[in-house]
Amino acid sequence: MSKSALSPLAFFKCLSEDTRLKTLLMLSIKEELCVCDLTDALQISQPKISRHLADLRKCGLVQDTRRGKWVYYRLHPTLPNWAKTIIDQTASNNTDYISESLDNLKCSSC
Amino acid sequence: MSKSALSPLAFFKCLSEDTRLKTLLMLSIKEELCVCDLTDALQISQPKISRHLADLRKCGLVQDTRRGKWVYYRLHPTLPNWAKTIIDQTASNNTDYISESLDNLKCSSC
DNA sequence: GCAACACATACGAAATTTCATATATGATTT
DNA sequence: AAATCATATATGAAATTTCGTATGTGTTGC
Repeated sequence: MSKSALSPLAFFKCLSEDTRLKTLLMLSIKEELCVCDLTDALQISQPKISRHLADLRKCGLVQDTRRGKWVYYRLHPTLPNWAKTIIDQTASNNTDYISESLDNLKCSSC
Repeated sequence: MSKSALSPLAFFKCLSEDTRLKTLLMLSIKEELCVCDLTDALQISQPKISRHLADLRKCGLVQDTRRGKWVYYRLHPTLPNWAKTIIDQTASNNTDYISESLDNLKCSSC
């Protein structure tokens, strides 16, 4: 059974919205973040980040893991290389775009 | 006077629509295409491609040059390296996505 | 069990994007 | 200069996306 391949169009649609893009770029740097980390970092409501995380999950860009009450997200380990590379390159070449969000992170685990 | 830098969000919004994405990927391979090449390749109306080309121009992703009756488009020579790299990598890793459009190209100049 | 916490989803309204159609502009040919 | 060709833009309607608010689900601790 083959998983449906990630289309470049679907991929870029995920990157075309501020919350989703910042989330992916932060995950490229931080490995793993829970939902409450993201509400802090991005200063947005919990339903808002949850809906965008659902979009990213449906496209296969992120993986979620529940540990106790918390759900942790990371870039999906089976992301195609070209997609992973794009996220990493964008993060390292646009540090200004996410620096404020990273500053807002107060989690000790990351 | 500094040109306004290309924000990653504006960049990915340009890549998040089928016509614009295919246009950019083809330009990564073909160097230069005129508007009528693109209507042939993508099988779409002239106003439709023109509107999307206007979007790409406004974001600074493409450069237009008039030669006689025709207007030729290419990736903008001053595109940031990270952006140029992303377009190239996407094109070379998703040949299926644009192969049909490339087949439709009947211009001898490209 | 029940209250509290972390997160997900449903719903309708508002904002944004896209498109078809009509029209305008700029260059060439006769 | 009038007709034609290639391309651009305007306009309003339709489709899609986003968001706030309310509510549902799963987990922990008492």
